[in-house]
Amino acid sequence: MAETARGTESRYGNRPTMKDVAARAGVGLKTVSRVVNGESGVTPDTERRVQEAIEALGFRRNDSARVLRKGRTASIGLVLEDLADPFYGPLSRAVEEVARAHGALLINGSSAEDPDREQELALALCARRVDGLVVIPAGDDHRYLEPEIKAGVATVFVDRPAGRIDADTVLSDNYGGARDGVAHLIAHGHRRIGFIGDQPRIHTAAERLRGYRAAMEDAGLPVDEAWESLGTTDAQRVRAAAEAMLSGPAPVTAVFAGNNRVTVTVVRVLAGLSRPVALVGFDDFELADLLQPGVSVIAQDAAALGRTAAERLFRRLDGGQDAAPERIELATRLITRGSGELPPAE
Amino acid sequence: MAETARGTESRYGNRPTMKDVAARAGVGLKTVSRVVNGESGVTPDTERRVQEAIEALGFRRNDSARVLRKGRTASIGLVLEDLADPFYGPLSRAVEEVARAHGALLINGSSAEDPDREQELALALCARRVDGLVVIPAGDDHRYLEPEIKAGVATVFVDRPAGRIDADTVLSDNYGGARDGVAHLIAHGHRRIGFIGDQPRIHTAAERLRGYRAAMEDAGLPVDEAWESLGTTDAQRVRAAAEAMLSGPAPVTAVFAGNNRVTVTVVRVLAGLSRPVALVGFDDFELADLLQPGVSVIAQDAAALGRTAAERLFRRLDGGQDAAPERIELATRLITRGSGELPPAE
DNA sequence: TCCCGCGCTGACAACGTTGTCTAGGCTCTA
DNA sequence: TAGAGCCTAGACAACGTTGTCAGCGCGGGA
Repeated sequence: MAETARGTESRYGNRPTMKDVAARAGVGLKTVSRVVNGESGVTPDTERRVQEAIEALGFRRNDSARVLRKGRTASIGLVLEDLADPFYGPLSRAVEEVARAHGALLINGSSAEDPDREQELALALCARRVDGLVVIPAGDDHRYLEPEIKAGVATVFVDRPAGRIDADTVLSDNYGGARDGVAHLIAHGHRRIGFIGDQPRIHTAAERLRGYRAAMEDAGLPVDEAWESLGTTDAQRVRAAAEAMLSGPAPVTAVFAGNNRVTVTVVRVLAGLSRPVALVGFDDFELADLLQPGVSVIAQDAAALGRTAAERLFRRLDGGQDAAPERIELATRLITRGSGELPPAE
Repeated sequence: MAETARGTESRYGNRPTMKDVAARAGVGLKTVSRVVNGESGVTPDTERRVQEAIEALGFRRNDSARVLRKGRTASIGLVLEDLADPFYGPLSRAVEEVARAHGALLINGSSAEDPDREQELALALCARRVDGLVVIPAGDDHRYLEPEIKAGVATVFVDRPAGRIDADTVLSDNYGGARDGVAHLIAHGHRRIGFIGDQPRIHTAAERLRGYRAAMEDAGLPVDEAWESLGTTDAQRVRAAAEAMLSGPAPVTAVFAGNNRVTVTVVRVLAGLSRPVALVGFDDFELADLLQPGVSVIAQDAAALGRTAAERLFRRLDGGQDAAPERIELATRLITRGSGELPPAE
């Protein structure tokens, strides 16, 4: 009843299937399947009839059903922290390009730095039966992924290592990069250097702090507790942290910023100061060269991280399921633009 | 034969199914389904047995099969130009957030500004039977999506309108924004103003050019053909275009930049000049306030674009399939930071 | 002429899940 | 205590596709 006036061939959610195409073309179901998939063994005449029926009905193969039958989904999942973060854009794009080259689609989601949300997202992707997973961890316990990995979901962790499981990992040399950056400041005469970073539970933040301390220790410099500030990277906290270490009787003369969000806020704080303060930031960012002075940075290649991880993933999918987990570390590089070369202003 | 030494319960790609769980728990298939979906009508004792079997086997529901049976995939597709572009990051994230609020996942892909790739991507998403599609068009003919839309794929176009079909669209006021920006320059005394924009086949570029011309005409100013330059937004071309209009006997004294990529390159060119040249750019970008002078911009709210589009999409999915296509236009706003307020230097 | 083989085609089962329907055991009431 | 009704549970079909296999018609070799 309540038949609406819609055409009979295009009721919402009632798409034509191969069965419909077969009926219209007067052929068998399997023949349609063969035509759709470009398989051989179909007479040109039959093929033409099927093609016409496909056109006429607006048929499009249902890949959900195909996936169910074939077992592989030709899609991979990406769990990252925040798609809107300029660091993850290129990374995500690089993963997408590799996926595309392998004929796979990319499904992604943001964890918003929340371990529960990361887990929820990763497992939802597994339920969709993605062939593989690229994860930028928010949490530090990934045992929940063990059954999935065992079941064949190729999984690669990027930017931060997996927690409590052994898995493929692609990282930047956070420790070495930070050490180099701080050493650079020391080489320009600084003795009192501040470090402002992300929350210590985040691996990259911890590693960069370790690099900072190593550089200080290598130079035989003491580290005042007041010079180290780790926490969220929202502007308010970073601003307060910067202002604190830049005031008092023995303020820092240089700052090492733990990531691009921190750097940007620190630049703003320094812009309001009358005396010059040296700065090196972890992560490069657009326009860093146009600021005055240009901001010296430890650059990591986000696209390379993504590309390397995705390639590793597909290598595993293309027959290397049994390879031992690998840990790949990419080098960082110091880019000097002026801010890191300022001498200490006493 | 060739039985490998893997455990029997975890052969690759041989995940446990509800049938396995049912067998292990000694219950029927449907009972497992009920437990997994939290349906009522299962004794606590039975439920416990099923849960134990699920845990023991590491079972996870296969959403592919579920989708096939239920008809809805709880996922939407996003086709954009480039995930790595800082303008699309927040847009993408906003779409994701709305999708998440509706329990849907986001599948996305970049068209790289190639119409063929856009089509390929959009149709691949339709084959996956996404419930809806958010498209940032690269091409100007979207008739290929007509059968899909008719079949119930809720589709919303963002940032640029659909070509040759009638569909929901969410746009910024590109024409008005550009007109305001150029009028701002005129109000500060400029007479010779250059426009550098994206390729004219891209709707936003054409609209912004139209706004530029309107502002000039409103002020009774002539437009020299040499002041208008449209084309790709790679640094090389933009640099050449800027240098051309800034030289010669009657160089422009101000530039209106058609999007954020153009603006950045123009800023670099102007930084190498001795005389001040006024600049207003379309699109806000990070650190625009920290440059010297700060860059005045026409800001559009990328997140609002994405959010509005996604909300429109879900409203359509939640019962409004038959609503007439709507065109929503979001206002832009002028942010003055200095570069747009420079007087003409003759 | 007969038989074999090959090229094309379609019937059928299976992928893993959910909706429908029915069976069986229990409680409650008259 | 019998019958009605409810609650739990399972059998079965269906979603749309692909892999397997068997059948049919035709040509060529013995």
